[in-house]
Amino acid sequence: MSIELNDKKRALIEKIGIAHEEKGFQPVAGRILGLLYVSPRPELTFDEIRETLNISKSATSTALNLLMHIGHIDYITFSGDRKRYFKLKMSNWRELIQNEIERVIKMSHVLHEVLEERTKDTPEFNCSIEEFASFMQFIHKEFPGLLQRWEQTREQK
Amino acid sequence: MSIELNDKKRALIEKIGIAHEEKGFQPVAGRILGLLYVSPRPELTFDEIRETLNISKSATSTALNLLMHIGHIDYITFSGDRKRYFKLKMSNWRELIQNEIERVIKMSHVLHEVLEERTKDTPEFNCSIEEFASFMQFIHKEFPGLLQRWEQTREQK
DNA sequence: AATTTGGTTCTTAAAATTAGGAACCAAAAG
DNA sequence: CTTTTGGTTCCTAATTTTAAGAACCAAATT
Repeated sequence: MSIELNDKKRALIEKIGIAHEEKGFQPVAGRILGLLYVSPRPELTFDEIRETLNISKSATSTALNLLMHIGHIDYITFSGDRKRYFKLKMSNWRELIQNEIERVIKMSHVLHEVLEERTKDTPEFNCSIEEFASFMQFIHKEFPGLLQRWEQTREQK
Repeated sequence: MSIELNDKKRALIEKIGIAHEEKGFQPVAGRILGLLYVSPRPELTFDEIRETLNISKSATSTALNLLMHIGHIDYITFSGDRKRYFKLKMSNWRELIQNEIERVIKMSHVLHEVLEERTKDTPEFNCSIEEFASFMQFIHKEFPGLLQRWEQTREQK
């Protein structure tokens, strides 16, 4: 019932896990993402995940629900089979990146609040803050175009 | 010796602090950044930081060194004054964003490793991963141009 | 109706992080 | 050469995070 993985894949799971821990995910959640990336079958059941990663039911359940909540994973079902088959919402990657962009724009709003509160006696410093905020907004505005241009580079092939 | 701050500024410090905690900074480090953003004087001494935020010397020392290590802050000195005056490396924001971009490219490399390891029997899934990785690389490549275009929108004014 | 399956939820133990206190230290001042 | 200043470092307590175990539950199976 546990998924067979070679050493390289096991190592990749940990690597992906750590990359996600750095973003604030709990270790188990990161590893589940890693597993779903390298798994031969992209859809795995609760128990396949649990046994392959050697984690408890509770840890599995909590992490899966978290990952579903933030839209990183999904599940499919088959009629006549009670199990849920969890999978990465990979087709979703545009949205995931968009979320990152939204975080950037939030920071730019905070910086604008800072600027309103700041003394005007430090023009150079204030200017740097304003530039930083402005560039963040620029990224946000340019993102759709960037995506389009990327799509064009792909069509040509 | 402690810096006087109104409620709005205190609130902004916490907001900025939390935003940085989400990125994995420890709370004290995040608050120090917040303080340096809103402080009337942009350069503060160890003790001004310590007293304004009501934190211990050890916490202050550790967090300041961390923030210097990762290039978020800096300090200046004045001859005849032993104190260091810590400040945001605000002029540095291009580098800070560049670092984020580097993290993105690292993830794209990991995804390429994943693709090499993956079975070819899941073409659709693999294709999504490849797209994701490809777009990350595209962002990395386009970043300098994006920065330039932003700079142009500024010059015109 | 009893059991199995596919999970969820609650409580708790262990581990990791955070930050305080106190001792410490080097350079400057007295 | 003693004291003060501006920190650093070590140790520890408190808090937070993580994940396990066990009890639980609803739907499906026997």
